[in-house]
Amino acid sequence: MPGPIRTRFAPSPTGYLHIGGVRTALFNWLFARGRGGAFVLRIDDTDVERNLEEALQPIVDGLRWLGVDWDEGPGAGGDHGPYFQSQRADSHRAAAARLVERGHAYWDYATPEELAAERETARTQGRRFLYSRRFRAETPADRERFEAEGRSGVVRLLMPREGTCRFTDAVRGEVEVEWAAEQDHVIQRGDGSCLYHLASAVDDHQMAISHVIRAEEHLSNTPRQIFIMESLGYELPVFAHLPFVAEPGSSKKLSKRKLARYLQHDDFRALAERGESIARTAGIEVDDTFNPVIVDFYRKVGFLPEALVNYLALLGWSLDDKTEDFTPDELVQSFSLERVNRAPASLDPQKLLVFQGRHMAARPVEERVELTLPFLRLAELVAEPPSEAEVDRLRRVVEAAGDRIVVAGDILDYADFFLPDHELPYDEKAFEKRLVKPEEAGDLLRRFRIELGEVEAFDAVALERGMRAFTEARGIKLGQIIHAVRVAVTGKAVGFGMFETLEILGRESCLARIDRALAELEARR
RNA sequence: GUCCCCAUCGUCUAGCCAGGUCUAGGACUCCAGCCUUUCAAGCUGGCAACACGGGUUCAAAUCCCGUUGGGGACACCA
Repeated sequence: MPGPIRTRFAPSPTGYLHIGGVRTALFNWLFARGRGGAFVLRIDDTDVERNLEEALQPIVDGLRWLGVDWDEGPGAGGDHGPYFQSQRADSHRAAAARLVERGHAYWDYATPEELAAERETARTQGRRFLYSRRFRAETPADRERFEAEGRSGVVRLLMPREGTCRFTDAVRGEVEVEWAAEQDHVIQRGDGSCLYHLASAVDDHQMAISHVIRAEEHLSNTPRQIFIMESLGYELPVFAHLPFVAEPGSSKKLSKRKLARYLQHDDFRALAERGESIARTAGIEVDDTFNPVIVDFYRKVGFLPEALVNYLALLGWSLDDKTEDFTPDELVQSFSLERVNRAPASLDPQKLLVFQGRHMAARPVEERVELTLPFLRLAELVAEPPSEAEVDRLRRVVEAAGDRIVVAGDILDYADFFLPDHELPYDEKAFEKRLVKPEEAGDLLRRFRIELGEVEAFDAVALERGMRAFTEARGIKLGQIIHAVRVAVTGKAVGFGMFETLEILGRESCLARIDRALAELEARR
């Protein structure tokens, strides 16, 4: 298999980039990049595609976002174009004609009804259907005769009916299929347009693809493509069939019905809901492609592309028994087809989140600020453009939040730091439990508020010292005051360290918020 | 239905090709404990798998056969 390494990803323009599809693209890309080869993006569209532009955009955007860049294809040019299958129809037809000429394919004039009848007979007799070739035109005269009968012809492959097709798959090893298991597939329709298997074989050859790395669903299609390629005198590429990404559902079009089924998985639903919650507060549009099977979902809620890439690479591939963290560069260096798994792998949202968390935690604070800021802007929690003070506060919040911010959109969990004091919402349960129910809460909070107004340095260290002195003087436990203060200044029962919270908020906000909480408490009693 | 592919903890996987070092290793989840002002994190410990049945062999997760289960392909879809 001489010649330079060239791989390709050939999606249909469906309007979205599927997680399984992107894994296939990624493996092709990793393989090419690791071996100094080229990665080609070919669009397997058809003439009938409407709004090609619109259907292609999410795919292009998704790949770019992930850093899976292509050397040839839409937007990149290349010497092997055009890169849209619909524009290669002439080549396909020429190949079909050549196949007929060489006796590897034939014109056939059976009607759909006649074919259906043969299929039915085979089925009732419990045997495998193989077309009888009854309406095969062996000569131009035959064609004329059939056409005179008003029949229209298609071109079919003249598949061997004996012998075995053997090939070596780079991930599955030796594969054997009886030739007789293969149908005389149609390669050219009655209207002259060509079908996928022919088009794919021709395009792969003309684009000098050296390794066809694709999903397992194509394994059974390989013999017929080998037949086409060999009949045309093409050199065979190396085939590598990747195991399925066993996400809920198949690679087929996503339907509402299926989405509902995916969401029966607790982890899946949890991820989807987390994303929806982020989208809701950020005012991001949520349509039916906004779900964790679609790459765009991850971009929108603030995943790091390299985290997704890292996780996806490990879905069906591993380097050894322990290495899990890879940068894209490291993946390029270590990836090999030999270590691709044969069994299907399913997407584990929780583990994905763990990878995301690790990659996020590794980013310096400044970068995390930049990643999270857009969500604050979308949610209109900061001015446009954000003031220096706002960015500074964000920096402190990001630092304090630490690994609590897993995806960038998680910053919205801390919206209360950016809300005007008088708009702070209270978590009802927390307010009830920490302020209303404990009888002494109001009184303690009032007294603590006075100390807070007088504390000299409003920083975490001094504040902690102050509060401890406060509790010791009264012989109470820290827990008796701290929870009340937390609810008063953040509205919530949970958050990060109390004293850093107070410091970030600053004296003015803290006092205002405590006053407001006290007033609210008064009103309820 | 026919053909093809696949099968290690709940999940992702290492080990399988070159059988012994595997009372099967790692990671995620889960559980318990520690830490602790809440949450998250962290630390310690724990539960948990070679689908089943035969065979080959001194020895099988590893090799062979069968069974079962899962997936895919069998279109004038891609």
